[in-house]
Amino acid sequence: MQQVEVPEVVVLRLPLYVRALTQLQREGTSVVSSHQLGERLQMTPAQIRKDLSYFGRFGKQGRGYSIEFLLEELRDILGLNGEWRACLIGVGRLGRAIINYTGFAPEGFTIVAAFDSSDVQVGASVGDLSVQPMSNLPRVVDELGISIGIVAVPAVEAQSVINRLVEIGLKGILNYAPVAPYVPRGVVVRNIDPVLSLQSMTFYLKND
Amino acid sequence: MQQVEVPEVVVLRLPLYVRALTQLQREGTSVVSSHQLGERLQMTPAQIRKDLSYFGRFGKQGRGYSIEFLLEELRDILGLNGEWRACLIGVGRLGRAIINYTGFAPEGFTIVAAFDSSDVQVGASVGDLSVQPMSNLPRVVDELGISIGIVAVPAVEAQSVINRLVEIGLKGILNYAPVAPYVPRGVVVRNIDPVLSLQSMTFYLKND
DNA sequence: AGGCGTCTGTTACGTAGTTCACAATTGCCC
DNA sequence: GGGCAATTGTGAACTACGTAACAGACGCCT
Repeated sequence: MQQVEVPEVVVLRLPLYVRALTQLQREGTSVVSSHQLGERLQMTPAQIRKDLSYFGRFGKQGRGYSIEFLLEELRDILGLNGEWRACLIGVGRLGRAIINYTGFAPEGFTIVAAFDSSDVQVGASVGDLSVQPMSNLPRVVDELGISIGIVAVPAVEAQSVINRLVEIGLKGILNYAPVAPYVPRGVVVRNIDPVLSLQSMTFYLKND
Repeated sequence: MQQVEVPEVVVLRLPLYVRALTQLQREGTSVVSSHQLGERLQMTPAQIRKDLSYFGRFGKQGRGYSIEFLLEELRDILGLNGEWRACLIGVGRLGRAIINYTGFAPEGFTIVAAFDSSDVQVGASVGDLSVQPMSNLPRVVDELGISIGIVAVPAVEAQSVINRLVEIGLKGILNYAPVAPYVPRGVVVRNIDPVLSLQSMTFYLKND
C-alpha cells in the first residue's frame, strides 16, 4: 500500500477527515460510512475510500468505519498524537496575534519561543513568552526540541529568515509573510496568505 | 480562448504572477520572459505561458512580456483595479487582529464594517470601526456596497453566520473559522486555517 | 536588408488525480 | 442458517492538469 508514494493532495485532505470524525464523535456517533462522511465534507464517497486505502484497510464492508478506530489511525498517520513545538519569528502586530491565537494548543501545537531581529522588541513580553534575539535561535531550538518555525516578519525579510531556519535544521515552516519562499527539498512550507485568497476570489466576483 | 472554462488552479496562480511582476517592476525591470518569471516562482516556463494563454496573448515572441502591460491585464482579469469592501463578523481576539492587519488595504481590500452577535462587543471600538449588532448587517452591506464577508467567529457559529451572509447576497467569503462550510453554487469561499496546514505538515515531519 | 538567436502560443503527449463499477464481505432479519 | 441490503476496497476508465516540442514571429546585429 505504501508502495506507491501518497499524493500530497491526499495528505492535505486527511486533516479534514480527522476534524469531521472528531465532530461526529462528539455528537455521539460511533460508526460512519464513506457516504455519510462524504456528505458532511462535500466529497464523493469514492474519494474518501480511495484516500484511506493508501494507508490501509480501516472499514468493515456492510457497516462502515469505526470512528474511534479510524480517528486513532489517522492521527497516527499524520503524527498528531504527540506535542509539536514551534517558535515564532517576528513579534510585530501579526506575530503577537499568532502567539495569542488559541486554536493551536488544543491541537497539540505549542509556540514555546519568540524571536525578533529588532532590539526594540527583544526582551518584551508577548503572551507568556519573552522575546529573544535571533542569535539565541540555534541554541533554543535545540534545547526546547522545536521542530516548526512560524514566520511573521515583513515580506522583504522573509526569505532570509527562512534560510536561517532551514540552516538550523528546521524541516517545517509556517509562513505568514506574503512571499512564495524557496526552500530545499525535504523542507515543508505552508503559506498562510489571506491576500492571495482574496485576489483569486475576486476573479469570480467581478462579474456580479 | 474563454471558450473552455478556466481551471481553478490557474486562477489561484494568477495572483502569484501579479505579485512577482509587481516586485520585478519595483526593481526597475520592464520586460520579462516566461523563463525568468518561472525561475522566481519555481515553476516551469511552459506552465506560465499556458496559464496566460487562457486569457489572451500578452507576450511578444523573441522578447517576452512587457511587465507594465501584463500587470495591467492580469489585474483587470482578476478584478483588482477597483476597491473591494468587506465586512468582518466576529470581533474576538482573531477578529480584532484581522481588522488591524495592514496587508489588506494596500491591495485594495478594505474592511468597512464590523459585526458581532454578542451584546458585550456591540458598540465597542475596534481599529476605527464601531462594532454593530448582526441585525444591522443587511442594511449596512447594502449601503456601503460590501461584497465580501470575513468570518472570524467560533467554529460552532461559523456555518450559521455564513448561511446568513449568503442569504443577504454576499458572493465571497473569507473564512477563518476551523470548519469546511457548505455554501451554494455561485458563492466563493476561501478558508484560512493554519491548524489544517500544520496537521498536513506533520505527516512529512514525523519521521525525522 | 538578411540571417540568427530568442521567446511566445499552441498542439500533442504524458502523468496525476478522480470517479465508476463491481466482487467480496459483513450484519441483520426472519 | 440462508438470503438480503449495505458498504468496503480496488482495478479500470475517465478527466484534468502539466510538460514537451515546435512553428512562427520578433528584434538585433552586421
